[in-house]
Amino acid sequence: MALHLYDTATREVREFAPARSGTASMYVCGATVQGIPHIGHVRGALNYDVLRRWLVHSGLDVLMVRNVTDIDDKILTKAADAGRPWWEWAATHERAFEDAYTALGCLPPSIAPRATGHVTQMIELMRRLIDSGHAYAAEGNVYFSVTSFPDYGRLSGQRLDEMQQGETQSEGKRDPRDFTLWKRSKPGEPSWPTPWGPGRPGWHLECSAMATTYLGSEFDIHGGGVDLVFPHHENERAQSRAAGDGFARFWLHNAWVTLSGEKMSKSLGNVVSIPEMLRRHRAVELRYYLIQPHYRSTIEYSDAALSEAAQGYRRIEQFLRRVAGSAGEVRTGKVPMEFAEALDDDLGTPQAFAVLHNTVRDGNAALDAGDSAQAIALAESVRAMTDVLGVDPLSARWAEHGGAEAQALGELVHELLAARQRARAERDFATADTIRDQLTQAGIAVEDTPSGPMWTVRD
RNA sequence: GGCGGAGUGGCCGAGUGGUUCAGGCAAGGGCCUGCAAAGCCCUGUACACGGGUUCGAUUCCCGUCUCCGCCUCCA
Repeated sequence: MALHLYDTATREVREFAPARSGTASMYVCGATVQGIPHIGHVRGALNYDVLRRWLVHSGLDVLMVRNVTDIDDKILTKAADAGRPWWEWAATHERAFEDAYTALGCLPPSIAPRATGHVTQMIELMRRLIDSGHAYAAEGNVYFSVTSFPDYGRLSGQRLDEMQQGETQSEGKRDPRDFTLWKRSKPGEPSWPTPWGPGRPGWHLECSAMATTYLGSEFDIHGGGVDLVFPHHENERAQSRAAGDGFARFWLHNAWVTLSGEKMSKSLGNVVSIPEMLRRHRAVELRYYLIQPHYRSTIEYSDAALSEAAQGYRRIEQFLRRVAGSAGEVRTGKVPMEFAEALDDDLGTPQAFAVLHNTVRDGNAALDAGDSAQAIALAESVRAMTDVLGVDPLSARWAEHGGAEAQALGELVHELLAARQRARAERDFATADTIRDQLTQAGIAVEDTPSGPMWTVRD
């Protein structure tokens, strides 16, 4: 089965056929860098990272753009409140997002363009829209005329005549539902010169400009959170198609992470920030937790659920360590057909994880039965799957090869375990158990295996 | 008011017109172990509610209830 994806525009799962064979182009709406990233922000990034890895695995050359919105009302007001330059505020939080993405194992995008660096392209797009009668300048603002584009509302299923208000700002608007392409700057605000006066980008324009700059007038996938369907993506689609670009062929939208049943958002204050999460949990376990449910299903966040997911991850990790420790080197093999079919079916990560766990179970059974060849084969398959999901425990990214401290710890534990083995050999189990208890007390779990004791640091 | 999503066994979380079914976590029994741990095997009550279609519905249709999201900045 070829890859199929759910397209919001058509509301159905369709076969994914890239515009240019052999390549896949995707544009993901990144962050408005006004604050610290929370768990909801990275969920989307993680979903698209898995998709991207799967596309690469499927043999496609993937171009991925993830933008940075570095100019917007909130950035200006928050920076002003903090008494800092707006550009410093944006840069600081852009780094916070970058750090979060990196910590969670997201592959870097092909490019992470900033809105402020693409004003030239925005002006060009506005000119095309004005020339074709889809946009108009008024009092230093530039608006898109929604009634000029009959298809407006198609993506989100909104009907123009059913729409309630539009944006609040409306100086010179011909129709309250028209949206802002370009905002006239107020005194003291940052601005860029345009033929219609100095101002700054409206929110939607940048994505159209940057997506087509890097990916061409038509590209394969446009992703973002469900809240972007309207108005953001609706408006992007309208302005780009009105300007004559084919724009996105597939619109993907990931669901929320909720807390106590409610959307996580800064205005509600129910935010679980990533830096905070990473202090309390291993990044790979957080990643595992966030990519396991289907990307279009809401995740109701809870510490308990995260801990359970972590247990599941450790089971996989433990299996690979067991094999690597007793049967020999584990390379990255091939993914099972059922795994591929699961991901091909609209990125069915839940089913993919089921295949992964079944393989782990079979691998453990093979190990118990002393069938090393089979155990290694299954472990290599497990590595292939975890690699696609970005959670390979043996990868350089996640393998825990500590520095000097870890090395010192290793030596100490090694000594204690050797002493314990000597005691066991003499059937002095009291001493052996005392040593094990001491280690357990210190947070180190000891497990005896046919090939000797194994130890892990538990939290 | 318009558009959309959801309600599954102790918990998380898939899926399907029927018979064997996700998967994980937790629980109980067993095997293994010096004892453990890990692992493996076995076990359990599910599909919000009320109708309808059907030989048969958790799955299709209608209705009801509850929850959530979007329509204003938001992943």
